[in-house]
Amino acid sequence: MLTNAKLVYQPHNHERSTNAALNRAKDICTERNVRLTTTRELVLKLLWQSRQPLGAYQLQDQLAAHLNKRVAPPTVYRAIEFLLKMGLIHRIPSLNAYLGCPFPTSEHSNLFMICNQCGSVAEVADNTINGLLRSTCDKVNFTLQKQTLELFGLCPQCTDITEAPSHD
Amino acid sequence: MLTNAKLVYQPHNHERSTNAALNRAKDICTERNVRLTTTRELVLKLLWQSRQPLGAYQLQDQLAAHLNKRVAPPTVYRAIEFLLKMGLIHRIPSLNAYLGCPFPTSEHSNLFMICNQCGSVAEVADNTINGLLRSTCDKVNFTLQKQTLELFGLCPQCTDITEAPSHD
DNA sequence: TTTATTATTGTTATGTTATAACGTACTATT
DNA sequence: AATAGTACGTTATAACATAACAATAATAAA
Repeated sequence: MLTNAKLVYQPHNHERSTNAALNRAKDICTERNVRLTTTRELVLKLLWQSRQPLGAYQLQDQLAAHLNKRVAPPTVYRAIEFLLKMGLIHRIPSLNAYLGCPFPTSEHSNLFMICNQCGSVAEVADNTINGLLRSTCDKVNFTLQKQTLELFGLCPQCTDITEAPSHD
Repeated sequence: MLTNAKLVYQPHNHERSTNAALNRAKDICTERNVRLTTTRELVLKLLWQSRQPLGAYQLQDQLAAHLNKRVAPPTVYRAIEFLLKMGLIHRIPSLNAYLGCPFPTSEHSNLFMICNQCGSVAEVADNTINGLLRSTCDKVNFTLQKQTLELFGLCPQCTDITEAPSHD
């Protein structure tokens, strides 16, 4: 099982993991001969810096603030489209929001654990789950091409807070 | 494994299954002491009659046509909200669309097989999958509350058509 | 039955997310 | 420098969803 749950759910050097992700992204783009332009890189950075997924219009605001100029929606959506295509970010359909992918070059489950309380999202890739979904599809002759699995609930911290007895 | 795949993927009496679903809905609402009003019932019926999920504004158009009067978005969304709450329909987040639930009173996986070609959607409920997801959540101390699993690919028919050799 | 209460619907306006279309500027190669 | 291809700027609008308040209908209580 591949997951960034530990990282998401525990204190860590956020700037460091952000930088690591950005460097990885640069390498990937270089290797593929595509351009990680200023806008694209900044969008990716903003997504990594955030502890929750960001919507396109949140990105627009932050982008405008950083660039000190007006930024129109298509600019944001183009960067998003590029980053999605490169597998560097994910879209969470039920949130209409985007977040950095922690393992862009690995086999994916596209399985997200979304905290209803704090909004954190951890990603999991698991071959057992993938296998089971695939065999389920086989049973009904459905040809699986891609998937998005969204799990909603409470992250460990929010679980503890919620279930903790009141002080006495 | 509980699924309506057979029904979705094979020729069948669509009107009959629609009526069955509507009758079930009536029973459920009666039992719960809630009102399946004309609008609500019509929205449910329209969703069942359609072979693909419908968006809110498609429903608005069809509703207006059936009622011979202007229908505003809130009317549609209220009916949708009610039907969702009663578990009689589902929302497919990545399509922004809604569809009738084939087994409204059963334990759910909220697992949908969405055909990229013809737009059909089959639903599956499977305890093995639910169990595996739950245990995956347990591993990282995530408290699972609800889920949406969207599988994209090709339904049996579209798989056959796509993979069929060209005529010679 | 009349009144009070609640649930439902009507209506207008607006918020939010996403894309179409077309023109301009940048980048790399010749 | 000319050219081709890629990326970006700009305006407008499409598509999805909800807020707020008024009017009406159904139900329960007096």
